[in-house]
Amino acid sequence: MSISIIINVTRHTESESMDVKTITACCDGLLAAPLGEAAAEDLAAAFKVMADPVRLRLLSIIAAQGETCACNLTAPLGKSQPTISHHLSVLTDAGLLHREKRGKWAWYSVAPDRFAVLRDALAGGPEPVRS
Amino acid sequence: MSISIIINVTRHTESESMDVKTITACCDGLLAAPLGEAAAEDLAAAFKVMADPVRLRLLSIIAAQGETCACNLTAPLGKSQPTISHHLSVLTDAGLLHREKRGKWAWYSVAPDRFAVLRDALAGGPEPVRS
DNA sequence: TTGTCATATCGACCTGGATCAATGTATAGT
DNA sequence: ACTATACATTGATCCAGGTCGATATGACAA
Repeated sequence: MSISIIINVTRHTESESMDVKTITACCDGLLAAPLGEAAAEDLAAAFKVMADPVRLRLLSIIAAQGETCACNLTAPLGKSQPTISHHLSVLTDAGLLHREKRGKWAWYSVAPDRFAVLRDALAGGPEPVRS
Repeated sequence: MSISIIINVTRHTESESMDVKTITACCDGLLAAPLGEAAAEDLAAAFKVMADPVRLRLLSIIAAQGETCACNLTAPLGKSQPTISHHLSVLTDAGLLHREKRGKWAWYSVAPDRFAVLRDALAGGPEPVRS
């Protein structure tokens, strides 16, 4: 449990308006140093992706089942097909899911390394247990 | 960097409508097992607290400075006093900040252990690097 | 008490985004 | 060609919540 990963810490460079809103590292931990305005908005956008129960359930279901067809995701959440499709797009754009289209089906799988960026942001800063 | 903490994993019990929306653990990691509807909403609410650039900057500033007077937080963020007060209340209600009123001033400090709950949610699940 | 300062709360406005019906775009089968 | 299926996109509605001015509360000073 609680294994650290930390890959692809892309420290968002000059990339103007990065087209897709992929989640990237923005800082050395939320609690380590004051965030600038831009860094704060990047991080907030990343958390915003996680701040929806439907998206969290989609992630958890796909993670548990491995590569999953979108056709198996509409029913269990009790939402319409466009709504599920929308959330899957948000997660894919953020880099948290990988989409592969095969025939008329779309297969989704989780891209676990992206979560490290968020975990990193929550880490660092003053250690609470100073022995 | 990246120190794990994991205290107070209060696995939300039967507590009916827990009055304050304190962030509590809801599950063994987002990616470990499918989330139920209630667990997903709890986790989403927790992430929602983090999904605002002003709140992130408040957290990072207070973490960097240690205990901080609210009077020093209005100016640097360029927001009105009611707005800052609102965000400080959201963070305090979530258990991420601790408020102590001394005289007419309010002193805020971060409660780092609460972040472990969010870090936990991001952890677990299928390890991406299966050596 | 009266006044001032620090902060919280109220009320209202307004934007972002979740949602769905309808439609569009592929792909596969006949 | 036509039809059906799977998924994405469009457009519209609606609500949560960020924001601020105004006001309330509470603490200290004169």
